[in-house]
Amino acid sequence: MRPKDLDKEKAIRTMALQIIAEEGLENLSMQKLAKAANISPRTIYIKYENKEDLLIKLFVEEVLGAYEQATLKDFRETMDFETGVKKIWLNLFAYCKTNKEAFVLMQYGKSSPLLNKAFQEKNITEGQFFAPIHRFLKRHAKNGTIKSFPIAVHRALLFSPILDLVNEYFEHKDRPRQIVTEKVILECCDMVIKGMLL
Amino acid sequence: MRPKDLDKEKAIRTMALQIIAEEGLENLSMQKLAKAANISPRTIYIKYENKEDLLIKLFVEEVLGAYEQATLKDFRETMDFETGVKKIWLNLFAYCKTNKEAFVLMQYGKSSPLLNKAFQEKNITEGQFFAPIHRFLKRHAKNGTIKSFPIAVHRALLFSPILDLVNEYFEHKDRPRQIVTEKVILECCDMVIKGMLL
DNA sequence: ATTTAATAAGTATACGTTTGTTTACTTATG
DNA sequence: CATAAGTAAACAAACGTATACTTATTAAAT
Repeated sequence: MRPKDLDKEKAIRTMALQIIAEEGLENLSMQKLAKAANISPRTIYIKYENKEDLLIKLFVEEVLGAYEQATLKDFRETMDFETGVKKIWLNLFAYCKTNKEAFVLMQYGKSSPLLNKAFQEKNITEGQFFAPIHRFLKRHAKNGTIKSFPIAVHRALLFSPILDLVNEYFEHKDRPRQIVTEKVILECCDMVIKGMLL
Repeated sequence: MRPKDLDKEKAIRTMALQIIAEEGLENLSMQKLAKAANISPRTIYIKYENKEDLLIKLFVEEVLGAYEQATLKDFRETMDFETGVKKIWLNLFAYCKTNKEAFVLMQYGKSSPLLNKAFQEKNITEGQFFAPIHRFLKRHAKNGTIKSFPIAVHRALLFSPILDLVNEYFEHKDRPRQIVTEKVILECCDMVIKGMLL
């Protein structure tokens, strides 16, 4: 039996992410992907059931996991509030800067109905994506370090600004001056922390 | 000469926004739109050059303007920082709550390459979308009420949390309990303001 | 006051492409 | 040589858009 060519599997994933990052999710077609990965369309269907299956697996297996791991690098849920939040912000910034494809697909996960559904399900059934951060927030709310809120509210306050800043970073990437530097990130992080501390 | 049927023009815009809000931008096709609006596909092309033209006009003329107007209702750039920010947050929440279609299309404006381009151009060439807010922020930075930053950074800190909360509001709309209430919005707004004030 | 001519609005349908996916076949390896 | 991996080509369906025709209205001509 002929063995699977792992390079081809890899090429499918790499090119799919690249096309999404460069041309948008709406401009990714199976035939375009096959051509970009230098394979026959049929080959994609050996590994993936259909386009939806490809996108969801790409999102959940390829991006969500790596994204989570990068975010939590050297993060301990026992950290004090300021240290923990700063660690997360800097991790996110460092990872996204060098992994635009992952960042872009994560952003699509919020708006695209298909990926959103996948994200919700993954989040509910496994209930452990970013679990350390959830416990970190719960503990600090209990301790009285910060005000108690549903996790989604904490997430909006803590993460939406840094993700917006990363987006701004990419929009300024090919402009003369970059306005989103690590210094700016840290100053913004300080403000968010200051606002949340009781 | 046969006069234009304004009801049909209206139906095109209404149904387009509805389809985008309910099924996503990627699921809007010209033929589906024509069927939904109960007209012939050709009729869309009387008013709009092509699909891109339709989407951009829908975004810029129909949504951006109304969205801006709603956000700035009773807002004065001479307001003190806390009053001004709270006014904007409450305006945004009230408007989005009852105009999901506009909110959804605004969100697509950030990720969809096509709409993003339109937004950038509109923002640069006209340079006046949300101009009162920009002047409001500039003044308070000059006064020393808040730290001075590029406008994009202020925007990330001030607006991304409220938009994320609105998103969360819609995700909880058909669940047993709504976690994003006006009370929560105001408490979050307080935290953001507290963080930004010097 | 009625008819008519001109014309843009509108419809039904079909065009050529591109879409996601499949069929029929070939290739490489245990 | 059995078999799954892989290819080239083609499938029906859906896409954005154009064609050929009909309809409703206005303004000029009767």
